[in-house]
Amino acid sequence: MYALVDCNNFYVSCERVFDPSLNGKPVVVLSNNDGCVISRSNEAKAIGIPMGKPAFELKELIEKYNIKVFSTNFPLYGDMSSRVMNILAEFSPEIEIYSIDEAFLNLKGYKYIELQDYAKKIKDTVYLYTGIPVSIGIGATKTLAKAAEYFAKKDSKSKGICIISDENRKEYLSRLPIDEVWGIGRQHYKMLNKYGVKTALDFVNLRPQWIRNQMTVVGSKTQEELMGIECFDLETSPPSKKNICVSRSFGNMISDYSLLAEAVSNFAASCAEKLRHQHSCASTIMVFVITNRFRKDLPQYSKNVIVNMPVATNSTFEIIKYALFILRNIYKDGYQYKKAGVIVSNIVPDNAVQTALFDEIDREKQNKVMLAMDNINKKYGRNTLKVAAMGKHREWKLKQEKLSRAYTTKWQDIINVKV
DNA sequence: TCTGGGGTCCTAGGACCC
DNA sequence: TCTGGGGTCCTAGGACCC
Repeated sequence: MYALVDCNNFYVSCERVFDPSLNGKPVVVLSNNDGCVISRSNEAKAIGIPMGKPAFELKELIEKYNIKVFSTNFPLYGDMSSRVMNILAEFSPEIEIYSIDEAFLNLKGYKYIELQDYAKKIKDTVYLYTGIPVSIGIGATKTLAKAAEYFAKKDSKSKGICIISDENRKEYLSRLPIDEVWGIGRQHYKMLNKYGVKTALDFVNLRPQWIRNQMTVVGSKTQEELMGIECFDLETSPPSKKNICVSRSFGNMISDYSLLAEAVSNFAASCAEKLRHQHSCASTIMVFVITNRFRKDLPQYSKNVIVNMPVATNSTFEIIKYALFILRNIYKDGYQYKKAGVIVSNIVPDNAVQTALFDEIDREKQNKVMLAMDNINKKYGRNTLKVAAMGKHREWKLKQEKLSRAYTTKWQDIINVKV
């Protein structure tokens, strides 16, 4: 059996841990640039605030119900996440960290009756040690665990834990809306709806060949998983990324080339860092720029260019160099840019890089410089040492007007408790 | 005024090989 | 009238996830 442990309203819960006055009140957390709602407390959901709604459209509701609003605080959420994951790892020899707020645990060998108690112990321990509430779904496959998690969250009488067994599986599937099934997205939902498929049980009862034809092998796997046949293994160590993308919308639009170049240099440097972190090199780089598509009154422009580099690299110097080369070619004067990004791909392990006959770079030396830079930045903080092209103005920075403190990752921000 | 960021997998079709 | 058989690699586009 697999358990899916999912943190409830994770970002909001992180904010509440350090500010208990938020308990019982409607709270939302916004995306970068204070753009859209990406996390809601139950009270905010009850008011009817939808996921992904732009914040400025909610101004009235926010005032009317005195909703507490936060900018996204990733250092805090990332740190709280790793605390939760460390605790979960104590409860199973095999864990897959599926996202910042979810993990699958392998619970092989437990009986149903023990599972209930064990899940409760997991839930209580995570709450006791971190203050984060979780829900737990348990099933014979990852898809069934996901389904169980839906009921753990939805049924108040489940108290945050739901186990789908062979005996009760059909009953649960008959109550699971088809669009809540893991792997069924908007398009397939529309298509299935047209054929009268409303629940997960309806889906399970479809002819396998029909599903294969309409939804490819992906749909077939989902069907089998819902029947209790395992198609997706636990991924205990995350595979290396095949693409790495760093992109941001700007707080204010940028028309000045030098500012845009600074931003792109920072994104490129971040890509290089991520490559080194997973011990990879990339040989393809793409840079894109785009104006504000919502501003119909302004001239629109978007462009991306891909360059294949002669030798796969993870050097900040080289990746910035190529990124700026592309930017010079795609930048056009007279536009107000809203977003830019860098994507590296064709990723290979750093110990399996195909060298080039006419390569003029002393790669051994370059690697040592990068290693030294990473070590300094690790010890003294991010961007303590950086490439000049990255600048220091950060005028392209994000809008974050409602940012909470970095309670767990910054000495100055540690919380004071008066007893 | 204001609208997020980062990924994966699968397939069809074209280009190519013998 | 009729025109082989068996492959690989790459890419764009669509679907999905958080």
